[in-house]
This record gives sequence, C-alpha cells and structure tokens, in this order.
Amino acid sequence: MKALRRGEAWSGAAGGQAGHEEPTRREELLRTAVDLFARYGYTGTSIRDIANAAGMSVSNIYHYFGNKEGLWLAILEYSINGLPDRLNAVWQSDLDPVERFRLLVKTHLSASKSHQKETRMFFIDQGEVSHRGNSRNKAIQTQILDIYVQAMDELRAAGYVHTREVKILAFNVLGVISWYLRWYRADGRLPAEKVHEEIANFVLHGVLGPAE
Amino acid sequence: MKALRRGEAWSGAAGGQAGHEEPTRREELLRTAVDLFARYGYTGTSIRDIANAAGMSVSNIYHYFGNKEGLWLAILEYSINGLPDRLNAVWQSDLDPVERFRLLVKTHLSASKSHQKETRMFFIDQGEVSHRGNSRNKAIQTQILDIYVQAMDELRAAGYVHTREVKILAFNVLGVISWYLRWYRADGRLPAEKVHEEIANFVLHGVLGPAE
DNA sequence: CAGTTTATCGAACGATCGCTCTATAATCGT
DNA sequence: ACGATTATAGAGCGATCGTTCGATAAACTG
Repeated sequence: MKALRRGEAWSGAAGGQAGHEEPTRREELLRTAVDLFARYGYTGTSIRDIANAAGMSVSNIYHYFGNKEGLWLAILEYSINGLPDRLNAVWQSDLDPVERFRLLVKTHLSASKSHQKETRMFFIDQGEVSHRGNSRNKAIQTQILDIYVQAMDELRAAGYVHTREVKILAFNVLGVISWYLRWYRADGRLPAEKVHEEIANFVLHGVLGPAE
Repeated sequence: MKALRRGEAWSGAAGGQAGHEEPTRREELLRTAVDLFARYGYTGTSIRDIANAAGMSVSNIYHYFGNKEGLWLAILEYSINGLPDRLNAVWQSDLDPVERFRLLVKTHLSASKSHQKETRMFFIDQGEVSHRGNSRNKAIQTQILDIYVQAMDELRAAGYVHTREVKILAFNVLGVISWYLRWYRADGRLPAEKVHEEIANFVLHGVLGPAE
C-alpha cells in the first residue's frame, strides 16, 4: 500500500494550495515542465532541460512519470481534464439564454487562466507528442468545441443567432480564447476580470450579430 | 553571376505557378519542409525528415539554405513577409470606414489562406527556432497587430467602437484568424469565400458592438 | 530492529540531432 | 572543348536525445 508522504497527499497534484508547505519534488517537476513545455513546446524541451531547471536528476522524471509522455499526460490530467464537465455544468444551468452564454464564456476564460500555461501548452500542441498523449488532447478540445456548437444551436433555435453556420461561430470563440492565453500577461495594465469582460462582450456581439 | 536554371527563375519561390514545369529541387524542399514544419513544429522536424520526405540528401538543404534556420527563414520570406504591407495598403484606401475594415479582415483571411500551412506554422511557433528566426517572426506579428490597433483607433474615433480597449479587440481578431488557419480544410462543405464572409461578419459585430 | 519499499543520483547506451567534409556528377561561361 | 561553378550524394563528427541501470540513502512496515 502506498502511504502518504510529505506535502503530496490528497491535495490536487501541482497546485499545493493546502497550507504553505514546501512543494514535493514531483510537484516541482510538474511546475518546471509546464513552464518549459509552454515556452519551447514538447519536442523543444528535453528531459534534461526539465531536470536541470528543477535542480535534480533525470531519473526522478522516470520514477514519478514513467517517461516523457507520462509527464505530459500528468499535466493534462490535473489542469484541463475536467474543463469540459465544468463548462457543461454552466450550460445546463437555468439562466436567461444570453446571460447563460456570457457566463459560459467567462467561466471558460477564468478556468483557462487559472492554468494558463498548461492550457496554452495543450492548445498549441500539434501532434509532436506521441499518439496516446495527442489523441487525449484532441479529444478534450473536441468536447469543448461540441459544447459551443450545442450552445450556438440552442441560441439559434431561440432566435438569437442570425447565421446557419454555428460551427464557424464556435471555432471563432475558441480562437479568441486560445489567443487570449497567448497574449495575456498577469502584470498588465488591466485586471483579468476586466479583460474577460471585454472578451465576453466581443464574443457575444460576434455571435448574436446585429441587434434588432 | 548566378544564371537562371530550370524552373526557378523569376517566378515566386515555391509557388511555381509559371507554366506547368516540374519544380526545382529547391522548391521541392520548401514544399516538403512547410508540410512537416506545419505538422510537427520546428524542433519536431529534423533535417533528415525533410530530406527523406523530399527524396534527396541532407546536403541539398545546406547547399540551398545554409542551415535549418535558413530554411525556416526562406519559407517566411516568400509566404508572410509581405503581408503587413498588403494589409496596410488596404487600410490606406478610401472606402467607407466599416466596409474598409471588412475588406481588411477579408484580405487578411484570403492572403493567409493562400499560404495556409506557412502562416499556421509561423503563428504557432513559440520560440523553438533560434533567435534571429524567431525575432523576425515576432516582428511581423507585431506589425500586423499594430495595423489592427490603428484601424480600431480610427474606427473608435469615428464613433463606431464602444470600448476603450481597442488592443483587446485587435488581439481577438488575430485569434479568430489564426484559429481559422488551424481548423479550415479545403475539402470541407463550404467554399472559402463563404467561410471568410461568416468570419468577417463575426469580427465586425464583435468589434462594432451593439448597433444603435 | 530487520526488511522492504521509495527516492535520488550519476553513469552509460544506442539512436538521432544539426552539421561538415570529401568526392563526383552535371551544367555553365567562354 | 575546357576550366570553373553548381548540384548532389554519402560518410562521418561531436553533441544531445530519451531511456535504462546499478548503487545508495531515506523512509516506511511489521
């Protein structure tokens, strides 16, 4: 039986918001890997880069994650794995259709921002990581797209959308959000809340089209 | 003096729309490299991958392009190097402000689509390619962003835009376009013209906000 | 405390990386 | 036709890649 050790335990995986304990070596590796993967991509980051930046031996990566792809998947696990469910929950709530869609976008924005590097890292990936990792990534992105397509369909059925090409609308929304993850810097002039507000407005007007 | 040989000559670089001559080996390399770079990224594609896929020796890459980065830069050269100027020219024309902005977006879309893989390849790049190549790429992206910021500013001065955060609007537009390059497939249901129309509508409504 | 499991390191392996070198065709200018 | 330049191939170099292995230290289990 695996006993709990040090700061690991039941708390998330790399978040470490339980108390102010020092991070596990495993968490330290995840943190470092996210940083490098998001900056240089999967193939652009070597196992040694990660280990050196984290100040330990490469063997630890194989001890904790099996191999490079396992490390990639572990990051996917704790960061965006649950995103589709969160978005679906928002869309199942019983609000006014338009305000519900606005909430959907804002939830997506703030959830992505809370794992900004991770989300960007998976959005940017193109198929550099080997088959299993890549297909899992693609599957999540497809799930998210489907949520938006469904949302657009319902909005259209309710008469809010004036185009038949709802899938293009869904793609556009994903494009705006994924790009936001690339340009947003936490030390910028505006607070994230305000930025999300602006982006949500843009998306809403783009989707709803000319008011009547 | 370097004389002209075979199919090369004054015709573009990799396009080869002059006659139906067989492509130069240099063009063949560019074509293959674009395909692989766009699929697997810069670090994810090796010199040997490219040479093998093109059916020739690695030496040719060094003969024609000096090194791997030179190949990357040669692609940038013929594909998106002139994009900022083209967009600027559109924006300097004397049309109705709103229709001029619509034309700007549609020009951007069709110009990017005519070099879809190349544009996607540069949009996706994060800094895997070494310093010179990356900074040139970043510079072009910044130029394009600035064009949109300027366009938004003028639209706002003319009373068409209802937010002060024009830079966020500009980012949103870039996000939509760069994402379009990732999802669009030429063999899809809709013709490109129709897709561009839809995207331009989305962007216009997003930028102009609620009609009054 | 003894024995097992976990954590960590450093060395090493074969494969592949970007790149250079040398040799040989092919094509050019004159 | 002939020397010079260009085009292409293939072998090979040092570096780095992902990964494995054996050793050792630390921690847990009974």
